[in-house]
Amino acid sequence: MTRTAAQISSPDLARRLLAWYDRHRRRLPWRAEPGELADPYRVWLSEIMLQQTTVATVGPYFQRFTSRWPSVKALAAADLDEVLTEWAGLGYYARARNLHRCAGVVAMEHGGRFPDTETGLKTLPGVGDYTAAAVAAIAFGRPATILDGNVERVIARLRLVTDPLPGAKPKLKALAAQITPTERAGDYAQAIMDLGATVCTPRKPKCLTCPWSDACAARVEGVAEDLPAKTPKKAKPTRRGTCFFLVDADGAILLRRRVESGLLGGMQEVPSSPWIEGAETVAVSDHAPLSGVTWRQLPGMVRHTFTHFHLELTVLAGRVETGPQVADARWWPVDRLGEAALPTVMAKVVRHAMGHLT
DNA sequence: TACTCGTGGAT
DNA sequence: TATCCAAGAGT
Repeated sequence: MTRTAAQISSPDLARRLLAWYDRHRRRLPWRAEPGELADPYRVWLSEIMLQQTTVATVGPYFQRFTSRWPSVKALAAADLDEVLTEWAGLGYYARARNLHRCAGVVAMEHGGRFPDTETGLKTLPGVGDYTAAAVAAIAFGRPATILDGNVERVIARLRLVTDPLPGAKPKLKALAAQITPTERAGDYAQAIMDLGATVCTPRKPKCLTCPWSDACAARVEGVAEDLPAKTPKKAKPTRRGTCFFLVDADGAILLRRRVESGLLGGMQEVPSSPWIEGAETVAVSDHAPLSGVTWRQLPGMVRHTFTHFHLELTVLAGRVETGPQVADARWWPVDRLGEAALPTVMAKVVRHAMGHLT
């Protein structure tokens, strides 16, 4: 005899999940009270920050952003460099650049109000399929179908979708749409993500407490933990480069603004050579920000891993009397580095260098 | 479609 | 230590 998952209607699945959510709902800074709609600005801001980023990491950033810029108009009036400074450490810096652009569009072209439909939201910079659906549902009550990593996992298991991601996305979205209710759309969207985050987890799913357990085809087959399938990832190559840590007589450090596109775009860096795969050493004279400086190689190196490559940075240190003008660069007092848009890899370089200079 | 684009925590 | 993963978007 073959065991099969129980046939449960879509409305019943949605009802069960909402009942589960009412009992287990987490209180998060950007969430409204049950059944109510949240402030679109806060929903949008949180969704951008939460892209590929954990709730725990986002928390303090969200608090600082909303405290400093309480509305989309306030954010639109800020300088990009201020936004990048507040975003420093959160990663994926194109999100911050698009966030600022998007605030400008909403303020200037929409009178400070976010579009209230999925298609309208999707026209905004940095707002893709997922975020448009999430804001439409959570801020405006639209019955949009969200498809994030959590939903992909929940639906792949519930419906036993064994096709690998990302190719399986259209099928998963269609299956998810069959269950999406028209009522309490925002609560449902957050409920299904919470289910994936706390019950239908990547490893060791807690099927015994899952409101969809009896309907889950993967659980019946004993393969829940193996889904969703994913296409294998490429191995990360290693790139190497050299950073030039320059200090003047007042203890100020030379930082340079990176070009406003690509990796760490618009962020500050300790002046560095290009990062090259397979490179061993870099000729100092080719990339030093200033000539006539005696460079001393610091012991050890700074290691950092990005999404698609490992990085090994050699750090050279030098001193000058009074900080001279250097193109595209600024002298930063050490006690004011908090005002610099320093990505984590460069914060590591500064820490490494300071540790060897004292 | 496949690649680029950060970071920190869990395993 | 190595790998995976987290409320993805842009090109």
